[in-house]
Amino acid sequence: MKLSQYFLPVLKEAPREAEIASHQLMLRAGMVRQQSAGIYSWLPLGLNVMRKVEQVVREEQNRAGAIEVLMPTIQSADLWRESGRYDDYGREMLRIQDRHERDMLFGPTNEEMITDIFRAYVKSYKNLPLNLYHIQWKFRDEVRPRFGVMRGREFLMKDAYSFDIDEASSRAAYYRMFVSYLRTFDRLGVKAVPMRADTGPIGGDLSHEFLILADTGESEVFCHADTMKLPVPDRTVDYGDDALIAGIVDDWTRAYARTDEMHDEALWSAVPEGDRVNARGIEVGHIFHFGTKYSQPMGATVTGPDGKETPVFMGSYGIGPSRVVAALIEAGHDDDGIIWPDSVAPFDVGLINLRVGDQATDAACAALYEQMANAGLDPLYDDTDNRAGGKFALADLIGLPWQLIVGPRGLANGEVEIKKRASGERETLSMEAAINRLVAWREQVKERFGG
RNA sequence: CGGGGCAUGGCGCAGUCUGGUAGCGCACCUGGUUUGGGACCAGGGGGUCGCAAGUUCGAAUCUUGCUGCCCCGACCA
Repeated sequence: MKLSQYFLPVLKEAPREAEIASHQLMLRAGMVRQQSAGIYSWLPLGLNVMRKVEQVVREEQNRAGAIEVLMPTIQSADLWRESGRYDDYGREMLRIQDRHERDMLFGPTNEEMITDIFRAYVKSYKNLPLNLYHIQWKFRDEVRPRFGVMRGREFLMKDAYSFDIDEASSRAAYYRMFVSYLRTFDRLGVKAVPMRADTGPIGGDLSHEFLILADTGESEVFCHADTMKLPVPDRTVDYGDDALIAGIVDDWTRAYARTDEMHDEALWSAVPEGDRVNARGIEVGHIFHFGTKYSQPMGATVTGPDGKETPVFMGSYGIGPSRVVAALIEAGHDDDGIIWPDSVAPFDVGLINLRVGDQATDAACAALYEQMANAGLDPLYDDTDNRAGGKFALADLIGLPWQLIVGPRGLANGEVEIKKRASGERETLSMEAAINRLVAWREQVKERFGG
């Protein structure tokens, strides 16, 4: 992409309403625009990152055996009356009426709707296990939206729903999602720690939150240092092996790890002092096992091998890609701007032409741009006639992993400069060596984080 | 939902106390000189000061009501 043809409305100063780093940087980098309290438009750069986050989530859901569908944002109140949640959900649910004065709502979640789909088609245990998910906008009319897209009223959520014939296989489904979340956040380049959690209005008896540790997190977390050091299973993990998956979950849940709402001082004091990690975290994922809470009232039953009809056992599993984008920034930025994880950076490299209009420099940049594209790299070419300082500042702000800096001075020796955004390291080398370096990096990223 | 605060051009702000021609920086447009970490000179465009009512000869400024937004707390992907 050429910057001169892109839409990247950056701001030199952060709007006053933005308090935390991620919110300020998302506004400064032209990623989002607030339209109303807790409601945002996603501009090209922000959308680019969110799509990449979505894609990682999607790939890991698919790998774990979940199947993608797409349910609507607008739901009928009748479904929610069946589960009893129409009255329970309270003012967080945005209620609307259509022209026929039918009660509708903007979905805050989809347990009722997916249960309705399930009961309409699935009648036999032979079709289980089943896990359906979608990635769709949700609306929760938060009392106090804040921190930009971190806690918006409208937000994108991946929500998966598992259906099983009995408690044991339902737990196995829960564990598969647990492991899939470990892999998902690992690929997103962050450490997200699973913690015992409250089940809240979703209900149920087993629940974990996944939290990215960051100073501006909204939850206080308490966990054993060992939990931070556990290895994340690689892409070859066999989701068909229930014992293996349960073993991984066992490893990850053995040590103490809870948020403040589930915190237990007695258990905590048993953790050796040197191993206690007390930090703040951002909730980016939440999984629930709730058995027959919805299937029972809504009549979602299947016939078992014994010929008896039983309510199906369910769980639900959420990740908020829009919030993840903000959380990644909270976890990765410095005074100059954002530092994206390699796996979701909006572009691989910023190609910086220091002297637009200079024939040799323009020609070198054009050649590099083409070579990168041919090599499967995704560059953002700053071909504007801004001055060098402005271009460097922009590149640092939007946080691309690499900057490839091309100017007449280096070009006189046939050289360009390459800078790693995260470390600030720079190196001067030939054009060919620079491209090779980037291609090698790309391969590494694929190997480490790729699908 | 309780408490606090803000609203003046795209962004950041001054002006409000003490009523009298709406201003500054950045950004934007034109011309010129520049060009390796946010250039300089000259010229230019853009705001019925959140909305409504009131007080007044006169309101960004005073009064009342409303709306929007932000922050702190209790709740949530």
